[in-house]
Amino acid sequence: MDQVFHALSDATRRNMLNSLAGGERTVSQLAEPFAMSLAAASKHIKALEHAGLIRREVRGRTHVCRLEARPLATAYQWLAQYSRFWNSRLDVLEQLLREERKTPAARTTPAPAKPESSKPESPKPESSRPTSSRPTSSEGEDQ
Amino acid sequence: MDQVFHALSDATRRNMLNSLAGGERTVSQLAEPFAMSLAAASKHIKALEHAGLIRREVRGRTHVCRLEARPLATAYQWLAQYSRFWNSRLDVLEQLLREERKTPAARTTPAPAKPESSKPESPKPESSRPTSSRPTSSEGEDQ
DNA sequence: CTCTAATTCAACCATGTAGTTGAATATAGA
DNA sequence: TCTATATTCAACTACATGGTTGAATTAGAG
Repeated sequence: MDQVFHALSDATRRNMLNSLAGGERTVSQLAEPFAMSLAAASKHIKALEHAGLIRREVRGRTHVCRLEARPLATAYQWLAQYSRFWNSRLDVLEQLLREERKTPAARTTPAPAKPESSKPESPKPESSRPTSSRPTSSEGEDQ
Repeated sequence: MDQVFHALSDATRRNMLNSLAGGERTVSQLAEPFAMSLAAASKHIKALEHAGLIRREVRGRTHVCRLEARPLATAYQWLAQYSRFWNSRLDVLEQLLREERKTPAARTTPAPAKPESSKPESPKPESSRPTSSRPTSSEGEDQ
């Protein structure tokens, strides 16, 4: 897990994964978009491999890499633990409730000039589905 | 994003987030489970803060930390890009198909697969629903 | 005001990371 | 066989990380 998140913490490596999502790539193909030596790219690839995120097949003199997504699923599931903190619009409300528990009185008076007046709808916190928000561009560069 | 994944790449910090999922924690409370100096724990906390994963409120002489989940959602969504590689039982089949496309003949003969387009492209975001992800225990240790 | 608790700061050390360059290895192809 | 291509290896530099210790800062409490 450490290895996986560490591998993901570098934009070069994330871009390489993006590239691999489009199919198999050789080392030089993976390295081509980046302004660095092949040796440097090779190290990045090794980091990805070490994290179990890619698999390498040596075909003659070229090394063909392919995405190995399972560790990403593990990371994804780890993050899903926290989905209740963002995937209902209740995050703010939940916060309020947490404070409420410590301060049982008050809060009954309307319009307390507080931020948000969100409707407490469908209290289904679970499901861990990615929020309807946009798929984070993912185009070309990776912010 | 670099910061977020980097913050997540350390088990100490992941455990701290786990702790924060249970509510607000002071610096010493966060540090307590770990066999390291307070100064070291403080640095970890600063890393989490720098990644935007926690918010700190100074209450008197204690610093109270709370989880800030939005960046986790971003990371989650980034990973969701790749869900198509694991969240159908088709991952293996998909794999086979990819090879099939290059080897229109029979899969029985060891054919010389040709590499495909060399331009890195981004994956299709697709549905990005978690397979059946259960919130990975979250008990005590973090594998 | 003084003592103590909560936390950071500064300096330091060992190790890891990301990059470089140049040489080594191995294979495809003329 | 000779040569060009694909890739790694080794050595080196610069800087980040994760940890230490001891002193500094700030605020609650007597």
